[in-house]
Amino acid sequence: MKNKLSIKQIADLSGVSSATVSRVINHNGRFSEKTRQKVLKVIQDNHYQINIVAKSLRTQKSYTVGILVPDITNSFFAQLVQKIESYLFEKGYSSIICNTARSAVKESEYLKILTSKMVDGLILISGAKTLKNQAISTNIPVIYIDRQPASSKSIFISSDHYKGAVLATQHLLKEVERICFIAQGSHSSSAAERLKGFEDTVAKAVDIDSRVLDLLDYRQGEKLERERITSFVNREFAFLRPSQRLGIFANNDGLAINVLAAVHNLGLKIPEQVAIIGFDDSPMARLSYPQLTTVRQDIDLLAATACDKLLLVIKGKKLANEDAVTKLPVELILRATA
Amino acid sequence: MKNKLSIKQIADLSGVSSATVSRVINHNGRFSEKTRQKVLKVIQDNHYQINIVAKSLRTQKSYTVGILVPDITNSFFAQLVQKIESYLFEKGYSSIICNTARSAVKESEYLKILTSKMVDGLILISGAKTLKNQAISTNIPVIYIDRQPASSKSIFISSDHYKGAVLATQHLLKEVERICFIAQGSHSSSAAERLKGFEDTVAKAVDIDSRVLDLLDYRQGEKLERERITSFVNREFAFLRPSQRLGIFANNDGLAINVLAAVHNLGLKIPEQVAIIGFDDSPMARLSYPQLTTVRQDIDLLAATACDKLLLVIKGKKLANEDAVTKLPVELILRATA
DNA sequence: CTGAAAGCGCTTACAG
DNA sequence: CTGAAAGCGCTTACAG
Repeated sequence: MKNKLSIKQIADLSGVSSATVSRVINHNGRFSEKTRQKVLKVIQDNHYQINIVAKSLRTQKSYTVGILVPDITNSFFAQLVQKIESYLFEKGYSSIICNTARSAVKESEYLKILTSKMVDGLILISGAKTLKNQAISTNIPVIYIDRQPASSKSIFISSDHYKGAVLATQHLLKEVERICFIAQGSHSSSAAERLKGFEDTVAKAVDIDSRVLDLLDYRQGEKLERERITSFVNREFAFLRPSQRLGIFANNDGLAINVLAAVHNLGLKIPEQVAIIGFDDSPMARLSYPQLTTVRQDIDLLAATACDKLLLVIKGKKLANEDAVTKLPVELILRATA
Repeated sequence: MKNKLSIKQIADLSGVSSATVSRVINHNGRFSEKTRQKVLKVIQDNHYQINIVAKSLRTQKSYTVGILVPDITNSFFAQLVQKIESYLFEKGYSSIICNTARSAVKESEYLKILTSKMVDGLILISGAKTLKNQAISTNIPVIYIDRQPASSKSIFISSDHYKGAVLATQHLLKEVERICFIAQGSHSSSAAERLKGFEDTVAKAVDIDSRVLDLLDYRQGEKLERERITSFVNREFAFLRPSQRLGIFANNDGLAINVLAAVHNLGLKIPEQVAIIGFDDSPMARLSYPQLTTVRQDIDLLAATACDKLLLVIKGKKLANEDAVTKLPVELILRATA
């Protein structure tokens, strides 16, 4: 309808200077109650909206943070990003969510744009192990989630993936005679931790054979992936005698569901012949049949912790060294597949 | 590392004015090849990055678009938004993705912030039927996806939900003796279209009973929802004689998977006793067991069409009337559940 | 308590 | 081909 008014026009309409209008808007400095009322009325009447771009330029703060995420389509990331965004929004910040598609090039392009837009902070989720800090050489506060930062004094947050893997593996070991870990490329620090938790736990067990399948390339075609999983499970199962069970720990729920389907197709019984545990407790874990046993990450806590720390650093607080690394507790959710 | 340089400093370093630097950066106006080289070199050497905030303020363009989405956690929306974002990024625009959580309040708050940030355009996805245009009264270009806009001259894009529902229903009618539609609140225009497609098709059939279950409230607790679905299916199935089949058309794949689980729990056979069709062809449709028959939306096309039109309008093109409404083709994907 | 003025970092007529 | 100057819409010492 009407075009946007500037603070100057509000000032004229109110019969004061724009300095005064700015002061009442920002509750900053002194002004009489009378002027305040007057100005506020004019603002209301005209639906005045401050221009954040101008404000940002002047104050050198954008009230915006950038979030880099590998794949918003993955339900764990989607939930995490959604929580972060809504949490930040409550605190008066808006988020620019950038989908890097796991491409280093896109990542650094985004980083450039983001700094160009004067973001006040950055949240980097997962992705390649280390990143050329060149792009974020300017001293923007950064929080790393599930991604090992180059510098040890960066702030790093993640679930305790190692512990989660240990829990899952221990549970399987109680029930099966042979055990496998399935991953799809252990590029991320979280995947590496989970693998380590699996291996360490298996190493302590006696009388059990184990095997790791790494699907490597992230996307090598769904059908091919499914076939590889199926033949892998088939081969592994063949090692067992009748009445023995195979245990499979999948690096995430998506993979676990894939395994589920493969096992169904092989005509094997879950969990009587093959026991399966996933990771993340994503929504589909509850929707699969049978329902998936999995390791739950506390996404709310993860998001809140990341935002709180970021906001602190943005506000100029120096974090103590012991706050640089946070490992959040995980929980094994027992359902029907193991 | 080094602090950000301004165009003025680049100018000083190059021995020219900032006006000239601006010109070479923007390939705008005339300058000698020699100055160009010189300036470019200084820019390279110092990793100069333009300040987009300042540029936006000056040019009154932010190279940013706002995307409003009800729930990024829903895989259809996630995929759609991801495509839009990446498409727009290629064209030099960044996106601010806002999760409204289906709240009208949050929606209008976001709209305010977005206009405050001088977004060049808006993409509104699904959500409440009409929205108080008050928030977007300033003449920002808007594209509506799956949401009936208040004004008929607004630009509206969606899949042909009606057609999709007709295809699914017709397919079911060939196989079953009783048919149901399950939705969860038909607030969105797309849900309404699908329901209409179902009803119209059933009305044309003879000798078939039909029933609609609306789960109403979006989130009434997972367990309760599952129970309602289970008892509904159980009741409906009881109407049939042995060897007769029940057909269920679910408003989206998530619901369909829920139905799948309910049917499993009832010990009924899919598709021999109960046939199921979903909508969206989301990733989980392929991961369920048995794999889900569903109606596929062309997300790529949806995203590309939306972005193309938005960009046209941003560039000031007037769209012809016949371009105001676009219905994209859908496809019935036959898999194992129907 | 309030205003005039400078300045954030750009772009763009205007003049030469 | 290039520069000086104005201005985008704010905020904030500085002065009164």
